[in-house]
Amino acid sequence: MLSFSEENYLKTIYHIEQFQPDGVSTNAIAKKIQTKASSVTDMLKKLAAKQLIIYEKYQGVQLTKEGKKIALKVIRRHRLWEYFLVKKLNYRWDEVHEIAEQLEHIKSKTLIDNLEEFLRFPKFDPHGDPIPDKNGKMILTKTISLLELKVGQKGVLDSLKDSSDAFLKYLNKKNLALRDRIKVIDIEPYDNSVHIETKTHQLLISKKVAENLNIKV
Amino acid sequence: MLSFSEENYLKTIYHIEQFQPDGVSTNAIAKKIQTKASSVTDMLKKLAAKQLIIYEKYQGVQLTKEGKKIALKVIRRHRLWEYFLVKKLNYRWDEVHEIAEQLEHIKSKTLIDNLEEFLRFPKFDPHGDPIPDKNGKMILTKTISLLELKVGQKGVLDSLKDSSDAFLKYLNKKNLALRDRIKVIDIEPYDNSVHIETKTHQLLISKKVAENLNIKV
DNA sequence: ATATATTTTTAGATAAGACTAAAAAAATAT
DNA sequence: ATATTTTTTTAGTCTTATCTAAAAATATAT
Ligand SMILES: [Mn+2]
Ligand SMILES: [Mn+2]
Ligand SMILES: [Mn+2]
Ligand SMILES: [Mn+2]
Repeated sequence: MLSFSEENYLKTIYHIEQFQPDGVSTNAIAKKIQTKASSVTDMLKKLAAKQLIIYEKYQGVQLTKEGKKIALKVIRRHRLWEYFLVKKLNYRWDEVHEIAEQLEHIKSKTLIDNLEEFLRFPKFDPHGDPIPDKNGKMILTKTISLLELKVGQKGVLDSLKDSSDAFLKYLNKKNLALRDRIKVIDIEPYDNSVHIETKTHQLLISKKVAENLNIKV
Repeated sequence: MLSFSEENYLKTIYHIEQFQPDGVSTNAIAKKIQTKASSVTDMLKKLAAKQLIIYEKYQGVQLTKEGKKIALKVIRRHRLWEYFLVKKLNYRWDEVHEIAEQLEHIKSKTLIDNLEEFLRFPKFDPHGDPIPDKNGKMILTKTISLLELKVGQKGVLDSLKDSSDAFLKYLNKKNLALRDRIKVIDIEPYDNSVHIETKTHQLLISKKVAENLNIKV
């Protein structure tokens, strides 16, 4: 049985691996998990001893098949609980992450499958991220960043690159939600800001924000 | 913020205090929490330093007002989660305790009140135990053990003195459930076993079992 | 009242997971 | 090619929650 901490490391390595497929660095993990590099090194040794990652000094790490399986289990639990909190307990999407961070570590052979059934097998969490099924399979949607759209092009807001509460609150304020249809009205070449239009309103968006919006075209 | 372990100690002390109002012994705690007496002593010092218990060497402990408040919070969380597991995820009453032992430690200002509302403010958990409200208030039902009933007397199975999974499974097997109307047919003076009748069947019950059935007359 | 048994506490050790400071390795810049 | 900077690891410390073994206090029995 893995500890909370071990599960968090595996999950974090999985997330970073999506962008850094050939070797996740100690520092990258430390930054995401909000700890010191030396603490990360200690844990990497432990996970390597358990054959959950491949670790060679100074070389960065990769999840083994078993490590990836556990990471996906934790992510599955996290996203199903987030869905529960939003759909059943009426939380907003910017309120659930921290609670799910705790709930994702509850240990039970049956709990998460029963929860999934109760929720009627949702395929996406409140932030548009796919929920892995019992076997770790999930729906991967092809998206591009809003920054890559040309003037006049349309698309649908599918998910987010940054799901921090701060960014979610920003989107609340600007009245932007998942599945909103977005059209690019204009792009300012000086600072790459984007002028967009939704069904209900027009909006000016900075490069930084545009970068974090995943669009299905 | 208290640790899992501290919360468990407070909850356990509260439970024992119901039967031992003037001082809970180190050994009693150790037995319930499945740990060594020396470990208990260490924790008692810590809880006393935090003013959650009154502790004097060799004298046993009592919860302070604040300690009791926290204990009731943990019990509230435990019982609401148990209710959720049975009513929403279709668990049996003998399957939920261990999962609730984990869920009861999830920290959030709002979670448990939202869960309570979602469940429509249940007043009793699946084992007949009262669920404390936001302020720690709960419905206390006057019951006596089945052992105290006379031949011919009737009553309703209200709750259990022992809610271990083993005992719950025994009751499943014998087709005895909460709120069953029970009549005492005969009492065997030799071993204090009790012959009872419910709406559907008759049953012979040992002294030990009878002792653990709380009856509302 | 005294011996014996039981309970509780103390002392010292261990494991997990974090930290700081310093050393070693790797990456980058001149 | 060498110096400098950055990254990573090591060594040693700390905290929390355990444990065992031994000492001290209390309870029980004769
Ligand atoms: Mn999240
Ligand atoms: Mn999410
Ligand atoms: Mn329980
Ligand atoms: Mn219960």
